[in-house]
Amino acid sequence: MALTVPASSKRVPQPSAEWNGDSGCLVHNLRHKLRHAGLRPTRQRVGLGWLLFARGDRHVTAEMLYEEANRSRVPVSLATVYNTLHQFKEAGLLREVAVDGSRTYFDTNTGDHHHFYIENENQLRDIDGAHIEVGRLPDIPEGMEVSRVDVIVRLRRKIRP
Amino acid sequence: MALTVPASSKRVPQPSAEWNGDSGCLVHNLRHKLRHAGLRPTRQRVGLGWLLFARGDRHVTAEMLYEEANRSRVPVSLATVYNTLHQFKEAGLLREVAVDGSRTYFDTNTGDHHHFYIENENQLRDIDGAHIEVGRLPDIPEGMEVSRVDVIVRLRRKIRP
DNA sequence: ATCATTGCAAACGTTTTGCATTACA
DNA sequence: TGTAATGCAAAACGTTTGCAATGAT
Repeated sequence: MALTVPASSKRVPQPSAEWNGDSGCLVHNLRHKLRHAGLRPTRQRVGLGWLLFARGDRHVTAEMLYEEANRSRVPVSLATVYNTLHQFKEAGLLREVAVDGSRTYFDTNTGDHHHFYIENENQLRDIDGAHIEVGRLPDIPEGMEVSRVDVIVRLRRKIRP
Repeated sequence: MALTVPASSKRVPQPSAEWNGDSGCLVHNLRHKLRHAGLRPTRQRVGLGWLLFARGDRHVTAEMLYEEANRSRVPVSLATVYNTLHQFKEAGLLREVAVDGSRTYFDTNTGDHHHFYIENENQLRDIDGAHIEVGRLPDIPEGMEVSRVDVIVRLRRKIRP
């Protein structure tokens, strides 16, 4: 801690205008959700949850969230960002999306939906589950069951618009 | 070179029974394909191509192919395996498949098809394009065009068979 | 006070790169 | 022979881990 926050004496409650950990119902819900998932609502988890869930559906990588946290004066280490993203995923608050072998994206939308992936821009966009339809599935191998069906519509910019 | 092959004097043509670079029509086709793609049919590229294309559809990672090459007495470095896989991909001989954030898979099947992905076993299996059907696509964003649609059916082993 | 959580730095596995050596055409 | 391709080792990259310090309950 004390990354960008001035080190102070002892137990000084956050006076910051950025996020005080207890101002809105979103934060209340989040703290509740975290407790329910067996996760202590610590400063870092609430801070990251606030960044993730307060502004609609998002697709973030660990690095992106880490930088955003730094900008937003949410003191957190990169290792904790990774840990937290995975804990949130286990808790069902996030979905992991694999579109590109190099980075891992996390999606705050955990509902029924799929993805556009803009190639060369590394950008993800949601496709509502109702706007796409996977007809006929193939036979599932013996002893297996479907965990999930992911559809990724890869897009590229048209050569001449 | 000379990784597992005994170092010899000069310009000894391969006496090996494993792959002599000019024995079958598959190799002929491959050499032709490579030339057509602007890739010199070097020993390593032909050797790797032979491993990749001579035994039906395959899903390999760089590491897997590297180890297989070593076992098959195709002397090649890991860096060259990576380079070659990407060159083959550019040439349209392979397709890159992103299912898991950590490793990159390459698929020798470049036709119309999708994939089963067996979670926890890191195993890929083809689904023929005719056995799956993506009905209704969503509206494509302005100025964009579809490069490809990937469907990944994630499977897990049933709890009780 | 206790124990989960955090931060740091170092380890990790995969992939890429720089450059001298090799080999195809 | 000239130039592309290769091998090696080292760097880069995203991610995970071990352990001492911290903080929530």
